[in-house]
Amino acid sequence: MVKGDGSDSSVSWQSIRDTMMTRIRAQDYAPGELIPNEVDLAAEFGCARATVNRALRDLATSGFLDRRRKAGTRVREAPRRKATLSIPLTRAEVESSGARYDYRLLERAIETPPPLVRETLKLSGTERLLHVKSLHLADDVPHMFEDRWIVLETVPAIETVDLAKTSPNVWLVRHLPYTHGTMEFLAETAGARSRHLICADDDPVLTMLRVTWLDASPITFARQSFSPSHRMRLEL
Amino acid sequence: MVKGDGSDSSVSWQSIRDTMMTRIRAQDYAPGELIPNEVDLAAEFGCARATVNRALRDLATSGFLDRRRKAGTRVREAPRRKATLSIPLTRAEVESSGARYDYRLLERAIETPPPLVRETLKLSGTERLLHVKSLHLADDVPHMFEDRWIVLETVPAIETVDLAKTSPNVWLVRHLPYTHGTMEFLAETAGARSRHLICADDDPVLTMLRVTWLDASPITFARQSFSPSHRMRLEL
DNA sequence: GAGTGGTCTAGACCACTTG
DNA sequence: AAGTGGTCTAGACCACTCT
Repeated sequence: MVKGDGSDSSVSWQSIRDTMMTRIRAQDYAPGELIPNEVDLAAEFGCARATVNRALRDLATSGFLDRRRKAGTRVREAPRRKATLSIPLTRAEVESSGARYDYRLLERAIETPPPLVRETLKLSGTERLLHVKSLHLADDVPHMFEDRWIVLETVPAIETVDLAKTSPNVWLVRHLPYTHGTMEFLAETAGARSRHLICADDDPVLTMLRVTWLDASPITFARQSFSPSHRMRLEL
Repeated sequence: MVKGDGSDSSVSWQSIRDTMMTRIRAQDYAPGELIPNEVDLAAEFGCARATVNRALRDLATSGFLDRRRKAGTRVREAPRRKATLSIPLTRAEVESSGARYDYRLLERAIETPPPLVRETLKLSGTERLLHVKSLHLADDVPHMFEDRWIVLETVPAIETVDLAKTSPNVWLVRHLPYTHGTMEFLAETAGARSRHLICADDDPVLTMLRVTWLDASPITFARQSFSPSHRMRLEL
């Protein structure tokens, strides 16, 4: 059958996805049980198998279905839900809340890495690293303090960048996409950072550790500590 | 051309994706610039347009490309990277670290919600909520303290569940998938929770707030506080 | 061995957007 | 008006894995 042949018969993969999602929620298909195969569903919906495939693939990616060749498609008993954190570019994060963003370079030096950084980035210890401390503000109020190490062997070009104008993160995002990395959240006391964040030494602050790699080469280690009241929000 | 016709000519969408990714990284296609359209790329790779489409759609989903009808496909200047946090089922999280998981129900009561919960869940204040406090342990060491409110109007069935055996979260995941929700991370001082987490009152703890909904109906509000040394890890 | 999902093709129409 | 991506179809072969 051809679209536009007058029968107005085409079915969208989204509508199939939605229908199947409704059935899963209503437990028309019991958790853990097989659902009909693609050929049968295509017959039911009156569409091509590829269209059903697209819909079910989407639900599998979303974590509601488990698909295996020959074994068929099952409803996951405990949906593997994922939260996606669109990685905050600090400027966008601040401005989206309606505040004016400001960035200040506090320190810039080329040093050999301390043990924590050396081990995390799997360095020998003799490498030259660019060490940058900076403060990010929202409406002139301290928002986040960043302490970052950048491996010059991996990113030589950043040595000549004027980091008073461009924050290291912005420069890196634009010039050196990473291949993979990790992010960790933890709670710490502000300690020495209290001076920049304008809070008490023993205030709890949310800290985000980020490490990124370009294949096997370490790029950067960043410790970003947010002002005490800050919350990191994710949509589910 | 047909697969298996002896010419061994089929090209996978993954290989096209990888090739295009390499070109993006190498800046063969400059950031912000148009890349060739699907028809031209299909000709170059010697495959059907649908195959190119699948590859480029994947890169767009991953945040490296921006696609618009008529306007064409552009390389994103600042890749919109996403971190995915596979939502931790506490038991799996603990056991994946090799520790033995344990769960203890501390308190269970049916109450009217305090202001914070009422406002967050958009309740009138007269609803009956199930209020549950529990402790999750790893090798008998406190790992996470949870204070949770569950809206009985939305989830009446949970009133008769033996929550000493099944944690509220496990029950909810299995019986009532949510449609959407939010998650927030913040740093707090342990305060009264120190008794359960076995730490000092002023130790900083990482707290995760979770609110979930079934369409317009509020399901639950949970405040989970992790033991002081804990880090929440995400892969990039 | 056989059933199921994964993918590719060639062609077509459609939807959106820019010029 | 026209170019580009988005999607659907019908058919085919393949890869995986369960029995």
